Amino acid sequence: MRPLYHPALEDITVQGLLYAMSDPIRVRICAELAQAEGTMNCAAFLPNGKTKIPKSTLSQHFKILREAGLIRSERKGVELKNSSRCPELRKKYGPMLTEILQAYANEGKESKR
Amino acid sequence: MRPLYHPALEDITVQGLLYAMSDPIRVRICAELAQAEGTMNCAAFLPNGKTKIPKSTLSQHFKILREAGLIRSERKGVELKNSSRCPELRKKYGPMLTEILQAYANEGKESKR
DNA sequence: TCCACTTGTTCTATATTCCCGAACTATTGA
DNA sequence: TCAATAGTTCGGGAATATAGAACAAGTGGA
Repeated sequence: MRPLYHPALEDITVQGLLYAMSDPIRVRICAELAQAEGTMNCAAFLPNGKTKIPKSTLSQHFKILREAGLIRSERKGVELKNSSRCPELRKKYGPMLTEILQAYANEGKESKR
Repeated sequence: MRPLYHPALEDITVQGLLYAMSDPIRVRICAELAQAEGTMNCAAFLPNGKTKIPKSTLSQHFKILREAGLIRSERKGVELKNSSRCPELRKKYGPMLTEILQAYANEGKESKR
């Protein structure tokens, strides 16, 4: 198993961030982690009732989020502790990420009405 | 030639917007149009010196931007008048788009240093 | 120590999407 | 009517995404 790559703050690109966030599964992961204020393992997103996402697919999504710079993952025994890099990113990009997550959140609310 | 489809403001999704903006060519188009305050035809992006983009590719990019809701295109004789929908989008999403375009613009500046 | 179990990654095949040249449509102006 | 211009559509090869299967690595109990 190769080590987990995390880009330095200055190597993160807007393009990478937006691409990573242009997928509903990834943005959900991103939003949950940003709210969590702590860490979550990957499997936490698997048995979410409604959507059965194969774990190989999930693994890819986490990799994309990680390499885009949106999340940080540390191996802790057999599992992965994922945390949001949004606080760092806010220093570089200001309220951009917050606005995007907010927009997604509002959209979710509307569709439930 | 089928008519140009433009989503209504309420049918525009964050996912569609972010996907459309996760491509360097499209975001450049988007940024130029947003700044232009007027309209531009597609061909204006073709002979931009450095990058030679085939027009079939450009046509696809404009279509994606249009169907994501980022731009509006009207046939005017043989050409297309493209304009930014950012003002409308700001009403729906607040400063999100502005923040994203700003972030791209800053990135451009940094890379030139 | 051995082994079953859990979490996540890698491999591989299929499916989907993207890119770009070529052919095409539609409009204008000579 | 015909050539020129601006975009679109089509088709095939390249790149990407998805998901099942095999694998790797750590944990804990017998």
